[in-house]
Amino acid sequence: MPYGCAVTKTSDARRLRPAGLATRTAIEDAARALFAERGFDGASVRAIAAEAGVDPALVIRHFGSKEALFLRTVDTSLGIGTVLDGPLETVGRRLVAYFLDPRRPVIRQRYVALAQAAHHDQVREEMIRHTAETYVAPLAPRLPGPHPELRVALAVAQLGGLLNLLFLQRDPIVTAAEPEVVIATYGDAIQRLLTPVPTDEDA
Amino acid sequence: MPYGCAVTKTSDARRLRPAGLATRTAIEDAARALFAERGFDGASVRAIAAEAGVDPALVIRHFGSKEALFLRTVDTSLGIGTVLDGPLETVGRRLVAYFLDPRRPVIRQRYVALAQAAHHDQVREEMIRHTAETYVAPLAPRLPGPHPELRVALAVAQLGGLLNLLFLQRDPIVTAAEPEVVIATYGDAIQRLLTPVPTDEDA
DNA sequence: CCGCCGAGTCAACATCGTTGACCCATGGGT
DNA sequence: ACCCATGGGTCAACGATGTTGACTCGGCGG
Repeated sequence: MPYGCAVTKTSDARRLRPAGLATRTAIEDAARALFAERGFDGASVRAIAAEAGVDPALVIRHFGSKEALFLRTVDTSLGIGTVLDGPLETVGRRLVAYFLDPRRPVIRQRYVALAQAAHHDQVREEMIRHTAETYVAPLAPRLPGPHPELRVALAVAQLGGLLNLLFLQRDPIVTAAEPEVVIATYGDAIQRLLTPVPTDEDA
Repeated sequence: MPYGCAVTKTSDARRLRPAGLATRTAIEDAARALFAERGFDGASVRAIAAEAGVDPALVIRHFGSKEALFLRTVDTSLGIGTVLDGPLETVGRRLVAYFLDPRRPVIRQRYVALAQAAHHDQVREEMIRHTAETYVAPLAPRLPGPHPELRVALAVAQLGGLLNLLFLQRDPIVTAAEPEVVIATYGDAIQRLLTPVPTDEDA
């Protein structure tokens, strides 16, 4: 059988849903799995196609490019979800604790994949958009003091720095440290960016 | 002239120095220029070789790999130099001010190239080594309080987060902000990680 | 019954980092 | 004087990458 729609001819999924959706989701599932497992660069289009049992060209045909497939597949939010909803005074520690939680190994995978893909323009723009939507928009209006948007952006930068050192660089000092100390120290540093404590200098 | 050592046969540089050193430095110069201009991924071995007027295979033959060439070529220190030498109480602001200085566009280029190359193992290890040597070693012994090494590592993480948002992500909020505000806000946040000010909680 | 269209496949392209075979000039040993 | 080992250098090729164009089916509306 050199051509044509191979084996899944009588598949029920093909009959019920609009044609091609089954393979589309198969590609998406394979992409999600391989991007998480091997990162953006490590997961080749050909490997994703093979995992989905599909021709590599079809992947591009459906999604336009590897970058677009990545954007449609990987959740850039890192599942922050409801962490920001609690009291403003402890959000710094809560954020660090969330990312340090060993029960969430997926976060590490997603961040590595995201960082590898970050120098593609569309991914970069999506990250900026995501930062604005997920962090700045809900947090900035609640902040006291001047330059609230800037301070949220800087807090996000600081958070990203920790993830960078922890997940990409895998710095031995931070990795070996007790999580509670990191949460307290770094969380408070972020916290002071959001709700600064008055010092003598401010008088 | 299909083979042999082409045109530079009578070049004095070839005669004076050990053979091959002239082309070696030519490759290094081309690599420095192209890595800075186009980043690690953007600068291909072939382009570097062409810029140096040399066969691509020779580049690998001399340096082993593109990664090794990068490590021997690009200064990973970002020229921190004497910034850490001044008084400990203002080192946070000084660090931020150093990286924000528009008179140092090279820093941006080097950081982008470094970040792109960071997921190669040797480069990653070099960055860890460099952090330990340039930041932790000179700074940690001067810090008061507990966990000095960890706190320096976290300060480096925080600094990296700013560079990330600024140079890679090119976040519009931070980019548009007045440098003095960023220096003061973020610099003080780093400062509090290094020389924390006592709060009520610590009583 | 015809033609169209979307799903799918195949082969190919350009580019990448890297490798092996080869060449040539030089220099030291005999 | 010869020889050959050595090392700088070139060339062609390998395998892998993302992506594209030509092609072929099956099913559907006219």
